[in-house]
Amino acid sequence: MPELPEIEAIAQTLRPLVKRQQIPYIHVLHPIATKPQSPSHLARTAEGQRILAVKRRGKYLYLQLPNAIITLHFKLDGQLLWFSSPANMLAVANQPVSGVHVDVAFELSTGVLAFADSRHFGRVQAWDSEQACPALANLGIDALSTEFTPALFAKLLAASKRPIKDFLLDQSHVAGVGNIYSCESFWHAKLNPRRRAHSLNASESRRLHKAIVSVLARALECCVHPPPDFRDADWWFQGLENILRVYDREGKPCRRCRNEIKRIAQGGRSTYFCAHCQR
DNA sequence: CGCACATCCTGTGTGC
DNA sequence: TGCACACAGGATGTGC
Repeated sequence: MPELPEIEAIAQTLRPLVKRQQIPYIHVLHPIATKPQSPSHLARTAEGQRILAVKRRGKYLYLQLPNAIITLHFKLDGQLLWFSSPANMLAVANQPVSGVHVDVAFELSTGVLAFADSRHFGRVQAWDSEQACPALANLGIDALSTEFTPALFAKLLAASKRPIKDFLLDQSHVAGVGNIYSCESFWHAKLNPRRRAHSLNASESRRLHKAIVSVLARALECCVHPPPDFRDADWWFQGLENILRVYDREGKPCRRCRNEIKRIAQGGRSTYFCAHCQR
């Protein structure tokens, strides 16, 4: 489910929990989570290695090891959980009643870090380096990085003829913005999501850049207050619905002009917008 | 190359 | 209450 702010909050919370720790053993309870890699490739690469850093780029979270990285992608439903011991993890993992679908678990000296995903869309994979991971290599500029400037954004927009919604969801231009926060950004910038990227003038592209940055920053604030509690199997970010202005409001009045919010399909995803004040 | 579409899975909410 | 159906915050591969 998460987009950039949620992943960033997870990274910040995870950092002190795992940094400098060794990984004695990795459990792959659902081999689908490493596909198309084999579970043994993940285990061979990471077991016995030390976690030097927890990093994030776009919606990817990854663990930096001395000579490799472990990427975690949460897709729609992935989440991290923390267990006090392997026995504790195995006792609740994948029991019909508990409903906790642990796909992969990293044993550490202070506890067990688990990647859980009921739908099994998420992936935990091992690579020799960032460059060796195709998904990371193809990622565009991170939306929260200082290099994501209005000037660079204008240049990227000018090079694309696609609707701005499709453009923003394509992670090879700007990385980290997903369906929800793209809709929110267009609403704040008063731009119709069907507009072609190269049709935005200088002031419109500045408006959209500012909207993206502020929407993500606001969501991140919300995601770290309070921060995630990986020990609670049912944890998830609270209060995010309250900051949304247009997402999932089909048929309801626009919070700016009271006209009805529309839902249309773009690139196979739902787009919510106000056709009256977003032009 | 750009683009539309199907696909990977399971859970939840809605309407009948 | 039971059931069918739509839909889900993502990325990738396919065919045109």
